Amino acid sequence: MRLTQWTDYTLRVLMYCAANLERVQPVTISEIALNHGISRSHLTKIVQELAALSWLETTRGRGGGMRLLVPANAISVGDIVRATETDFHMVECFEPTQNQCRMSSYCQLKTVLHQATEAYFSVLNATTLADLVASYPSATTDAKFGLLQPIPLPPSTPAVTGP
Amino acid sequence: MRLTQWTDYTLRVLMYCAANLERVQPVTISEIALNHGISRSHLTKIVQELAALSWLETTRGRGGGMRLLVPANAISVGDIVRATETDFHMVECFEPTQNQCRMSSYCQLKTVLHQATEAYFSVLNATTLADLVASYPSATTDAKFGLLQPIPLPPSTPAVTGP
DNA sequence: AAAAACATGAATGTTGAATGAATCTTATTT
DNA sequence: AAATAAGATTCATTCAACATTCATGTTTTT
Repeated sequence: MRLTQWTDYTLRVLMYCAANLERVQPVTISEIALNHGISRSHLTKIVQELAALSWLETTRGRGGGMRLLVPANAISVGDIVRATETDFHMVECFEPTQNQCRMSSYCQLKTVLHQATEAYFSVLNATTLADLVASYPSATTDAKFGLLQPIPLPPSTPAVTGP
Repeated sequence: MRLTQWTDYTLRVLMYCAANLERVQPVTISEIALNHGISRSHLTKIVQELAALSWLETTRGRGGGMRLLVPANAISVGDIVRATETDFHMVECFEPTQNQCRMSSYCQLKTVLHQATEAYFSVLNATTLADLVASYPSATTDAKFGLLQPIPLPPSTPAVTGP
């Protein structure tokens, strides 16, 4: 049982934005890509999804980038995970259309798994984006994750090919 | 976020066995395969895993089959899911060896997802195999899922090719 | 010997996630 | 106007995990 990398990256983008609210220059895709070693194209799609959800606002052109549109304490981790994961169909009988299981009328499995999933989300719902980044090293005027040398790079970081 | 079909089928096998404890003839792989429309070969591997876990005992040869080795109220759904799913690595930073995320020292994400997963399992741990099959139609002397015509087949069930 | 059952491993199929490349559009700066 | 920096879009490809099937065993009972 895993979440997709897509969800992982989505969380990182939002956290990155939330941690850099005070910055004048908006956060760019390339910047996050560089910081996390993710490809631009891939991140682009994630940023687009977030823009479509109206959680981010993007602006093109020089000086452009992205900005959080909603207060960081108004988005819960549950909201994010629900938006990015395609489904939570634990077993066949979760999808009535495809359910072939002939025990489903009797058995309690679906109920239990539903309750468990709810319990999972009730934890995630209780934590907001703001909580996630609350304990970040404070550097209020500078970028918390600076523009190109934000956090000391680990020794063996593969060099990202620049222009 | 899904469980694998493997887990689904594992649960069904155990439930099937638990629901047929009183039977003299042990439950066979073919019988379950027929009832659920799963291939024998596939089910075989699942039964094997369960035998390796000492939850089932299998006997070969004519009149053979499988039998639950443990009381149905001694196995929780959590036990089963834990045994069949390969991992619960929600995001990259769950695997310290592969973690490249440079925020992981600050961020609270891992903690939250761990707690959520625990909450998920605490629900599953509270339900046993016995609970799952408790409300099955009672037919104590006959097989609850009879040998070849156990539950009325839905109208359009594709005929299983028999000998 | 035949039949009924489980055992094992190899080979193949399927699916969806992940990635990468190329190109287009928009906006700013010079 | 040209160059540049940004996001937007499309398409194809790769890859891994899961799922399935096939072929061939071994064991036990009748």
